[in-house]
Amino acid sequence: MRILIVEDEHRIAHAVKEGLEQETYAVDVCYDGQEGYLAASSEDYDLVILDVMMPRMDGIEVLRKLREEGNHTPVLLLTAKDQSRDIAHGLNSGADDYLAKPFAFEVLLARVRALLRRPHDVLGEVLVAGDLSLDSINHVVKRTDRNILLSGKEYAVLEYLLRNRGKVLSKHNIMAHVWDFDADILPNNVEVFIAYLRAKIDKPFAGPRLIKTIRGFGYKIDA
Amino acid sequence: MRILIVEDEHRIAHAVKEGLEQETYAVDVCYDGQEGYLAASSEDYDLVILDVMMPRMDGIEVLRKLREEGNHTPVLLLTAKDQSRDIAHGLNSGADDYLAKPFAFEVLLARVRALLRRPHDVLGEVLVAGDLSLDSINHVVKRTDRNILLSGKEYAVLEYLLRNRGKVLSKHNIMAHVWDFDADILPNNVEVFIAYLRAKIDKPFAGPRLIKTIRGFGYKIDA
DNA sequence: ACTGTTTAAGCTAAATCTAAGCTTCGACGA
DNA sequence: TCGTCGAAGCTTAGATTTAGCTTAAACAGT
Repeated sequence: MRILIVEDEHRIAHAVKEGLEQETYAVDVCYDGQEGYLAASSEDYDLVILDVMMPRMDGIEVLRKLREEGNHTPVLLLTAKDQSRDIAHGLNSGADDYLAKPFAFEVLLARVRALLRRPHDVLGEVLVAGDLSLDSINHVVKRTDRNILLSGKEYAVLEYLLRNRGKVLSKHNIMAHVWDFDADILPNNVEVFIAYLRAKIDKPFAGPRLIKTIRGFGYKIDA
Repeated sequence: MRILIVEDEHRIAHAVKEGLEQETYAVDVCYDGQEGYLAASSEDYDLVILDVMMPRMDGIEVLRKLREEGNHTPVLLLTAKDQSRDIAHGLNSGADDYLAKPFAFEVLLARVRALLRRPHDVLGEVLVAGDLSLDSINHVVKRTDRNILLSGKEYAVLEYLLRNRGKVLSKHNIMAHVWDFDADILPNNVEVFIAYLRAKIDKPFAGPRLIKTIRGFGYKIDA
């Protein structure tokens, strides 16, 4: 899951980036509205966190331009406390949720999770495919009730596959959503992680192989 | 845009109705699940806002029945705070989004807008000819509900035929559209792939042959 | 130095392409 | 109305190319 933060206060931007990366999200940061707008409209993010008060182009403006051009990426607005006018304005312009500053990281994280949860997802917080489950809050992966330890990237790839259960995802698509902007990655790297994942969640178990290869298109996970 | 609210707490139902009418939506209200189910299945709403806890028939039950009868109207669930089991249940039963009570009207409005704005083609662009279907998002090809595995080129040729359903396509036309510019291909190669496709989508099935040869002109697919 | 990530190379198996022989279609003359 | 013949299309087997898998080694961050 790839997230863009647009926030001019470096201290906040960094703290949030670090925290979200801890959670295995791929995070890019822009420090003003102009930059942020360009990044959001040219890359395919799963979520944009957007400050309202910013130099050059304010958050509402960025949001409005994105929505105008048909971009429906979920947007979480960060507003100054008690600026209820901003909030109303923002929600009217197509924001999906908002958060007043200052905020606790835990609260931000909860909102982020809620927004990344797509309607197609099975359970609120636990993604399931067959007898495999991934608890996206506690970062616990199990198959047939046996715990499985995954590294950060392994986890991120698996989560992305599960959030798009049933869909075929190309290597480039996976690269775009699991790695951040300045990662310069070969498609072969995705193959390697798929192999790691298979060694942990498929090979040791009796049931059907969950990660399927669709030659020429990519990979897919389903029950 | 026409919205149905199903909510047994009159106070909330009214407040939401007023608010949405302010926004120029047409709003109907039902005060229990039974009533709500009947209204939703007999009228053609653009969105249904559905409380989970209700007398006579709970929201999840209503939702499940609607989906069972093929009704895909977007549904926004209202759940009591922290009832994550309801949420999971609801999303499993086909809800498109949910909102925990209590909520700010602005937030509800944002969700409503998001659901009404949702592009409908997310449902997947599915090309159909007779009992054959090709889902171009999930790369799934089926005939009479049986899955069919195609290689990349086979898939590409079939997709091209289906996108031009009813038209006669010459071998040269197919070569030009399915193979890339510098591929140096003989018309015979198209014949070969047509044969592969027929072996997979026509021969094993009882129905009519879908891929027709128009001698001297090319090929055509139709129902 | 250890763990996790990335690159690189060799290997395997599947997809693609070619080419040759075979079948079918339909025009045309007997 | 046939039978014949050439052209168009079909089929098949093998040759070739390419995608994906595996493994190990290089590299990076802690």
